[in-house]
Amino acid sequence: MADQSPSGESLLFLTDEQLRKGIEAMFFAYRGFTADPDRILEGMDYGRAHHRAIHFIHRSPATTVSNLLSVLGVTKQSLNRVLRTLIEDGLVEARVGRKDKRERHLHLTAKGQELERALSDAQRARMRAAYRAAGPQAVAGFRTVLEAMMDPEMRKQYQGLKEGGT
Amino acid sequence: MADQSPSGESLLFLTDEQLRKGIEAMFFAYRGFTADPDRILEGMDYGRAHHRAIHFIHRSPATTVSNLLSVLGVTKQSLNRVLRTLIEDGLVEARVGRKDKRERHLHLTAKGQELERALSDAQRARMRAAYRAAGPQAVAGFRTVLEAMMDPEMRKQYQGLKEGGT
DNA sequence: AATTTACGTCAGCCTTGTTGACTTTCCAAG
DNA sequence: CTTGGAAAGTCAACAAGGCTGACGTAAATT
Repeated sequence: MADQSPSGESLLFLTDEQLRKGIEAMFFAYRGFTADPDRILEGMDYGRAHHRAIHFIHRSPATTVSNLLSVLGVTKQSLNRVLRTLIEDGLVEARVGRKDKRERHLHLTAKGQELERALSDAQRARMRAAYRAAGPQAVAGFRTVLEAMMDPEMRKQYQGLKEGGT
Repeated sequence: MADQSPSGESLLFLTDEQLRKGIEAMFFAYRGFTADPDRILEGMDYGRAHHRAIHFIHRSPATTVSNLLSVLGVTKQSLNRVLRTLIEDGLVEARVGRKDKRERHLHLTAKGQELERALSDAQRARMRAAYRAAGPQAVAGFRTVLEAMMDPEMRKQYQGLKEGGT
């Protein structure tokens, strides 16, 4: 599945020029990708870091600080700064673990869900437009290439979040 | 071309769940995308901002500061800080324009080309591996979706750089 | 009882972005 | 030839969000 060498000409998609185009596509697309949430967040006291925290708490409720740490790939101190303001502002709730009381299980409050909604609505709108314009086949390819581009550990995070529960 | 509504089920790729997967794929993949150059740059006095400047000077030699400014989407002051160190360190040369002497035309020195080579080799290696694993069709879809995701202005930059010369 | 784990926090630093104000150079239009 | 404005550079101050190092505390584990 990964190694069919058909003729020789179909390897043209591996030229340096094609790779460079892909690199720049990533650069410019990522700017678009973050533009809408950034616009919403500017003015509030929050930034991209808060968005990321909110996103992953939303998608994995009751996640622990450690979990979040490894998903986001930042230091405890960096995350803590963000998390503290979100908790103080009443967007996130940190519940002491029942089984292991050292752990903090993170949840979005109603207010937190509200902001999450606004942010992800904006981001999804752009994504949806792009998906629709490109079509299902292109989308499948898009996901395939991105997944292949991840570090193995990140790929585990990405896939694991699919059905991974608590 | 953009609006063929076949049955109803093929719209499943536009569900919120699919969009969320795409969003997270972008997040995790972008980390991988920047990981290798970042590793090279750490230890040197340079960062991602220097990499970006070097990349676009390499691909559009003799570009002006203004051009670079609009491609990178940062302020003059931000870019200038980066550019100054690159010039001081002899990686970039700023030639006064012949026609318009206010302009500075930017070029990589031999030393600059060397670093550019190291950085883009690393980044291309990952890209190539991902492309090869995914196959040409997936790559086409990848590029299509990314392009659709860009802001119109960025898309112009992206496409314009294809054949756009001096 | 000792150690490890999970979390929080203080302090300080770096990169890279921002705004605002100002200067120099120089093209082009009056 | 003068002047307006564009292009470029620079200084200062600030903020977000990374980082390291050191330390503290509570709870689980050994």
